[in-house]
Amino acid sequence: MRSSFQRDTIHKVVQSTKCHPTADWVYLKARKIVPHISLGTVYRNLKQLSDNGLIKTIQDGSVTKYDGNMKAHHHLKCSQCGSITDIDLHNLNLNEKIKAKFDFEPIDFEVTIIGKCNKHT
Amino acid sequence: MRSSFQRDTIHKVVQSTKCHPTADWVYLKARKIVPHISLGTVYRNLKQLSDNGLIKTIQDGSVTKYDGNMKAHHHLKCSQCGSITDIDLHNLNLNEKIKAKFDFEPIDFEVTIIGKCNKHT
DNA sequence: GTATATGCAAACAATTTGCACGCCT
DNA sequence: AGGCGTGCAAATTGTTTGCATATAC
Repeated sequence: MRSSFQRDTIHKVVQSTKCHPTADWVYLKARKIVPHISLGTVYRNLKQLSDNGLIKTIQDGSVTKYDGNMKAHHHLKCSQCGSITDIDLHNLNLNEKIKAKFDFEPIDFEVTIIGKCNKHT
Repeated sequence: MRSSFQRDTIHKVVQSTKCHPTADWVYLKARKIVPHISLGTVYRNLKQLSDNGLIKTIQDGSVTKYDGNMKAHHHLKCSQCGSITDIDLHNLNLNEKIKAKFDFEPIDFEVTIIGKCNKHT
């Protein structure tokens, strides 16, 4: 993968936040640095970056969000405020348990737990 | 929620399969029973049924799939053949663990584990 | 120099919605 | 009678793609 100013910008934008941005949010931010950047370029680069393992994608309903945190982790999504928070499920040993119980080799998890965060009793 | 022939048909179609159908698949099946049914009606009713807790939805990439199995369960998605299989994670006690570790009250899980099923070594 | 990246606009796919009419209660 | 459900087509949303030009290596 060749480098370009646009691609580097997009990568930095995604890595600069913990907020799991949408393509559109990245587009708006990137435009402040590369004013003529196009939405198509943003989508193309987000896909490229995620195909090359530099960022992650998370599916939130019908929209794709992006995540610059490359440590294995999962998400808590609050049903009240929609906030998405990173969590680490590593020590629950899910991988080994799934493999043992279901004869299925896990490669990747997309675990989203919907519930109420502590702001909502 | 009032009843109608279309709605009952859609409900039965979803319940009659283990294959996690898309709206379009349901549409094609339903049309064999209600030939003039429209895709809009299928979408409207799938949403109604899921809002009323009669069916579940699962997000598979950008498409929504439906599931008539109302027992709490999760999914294994094979990265090779795309098949989605039901699994029961109940005895892993995830709920209690999440609550204890993250001060977050789980309401619902959307757990999809991507990996290789036993057909692909 | 050649392959890859870009901007733009048009195309797409999945889903939703407005409207006039029909059916349940 | 009044509200909810339906069929149809048009609209919306998120995302992808074709093409001519520009840039990286």
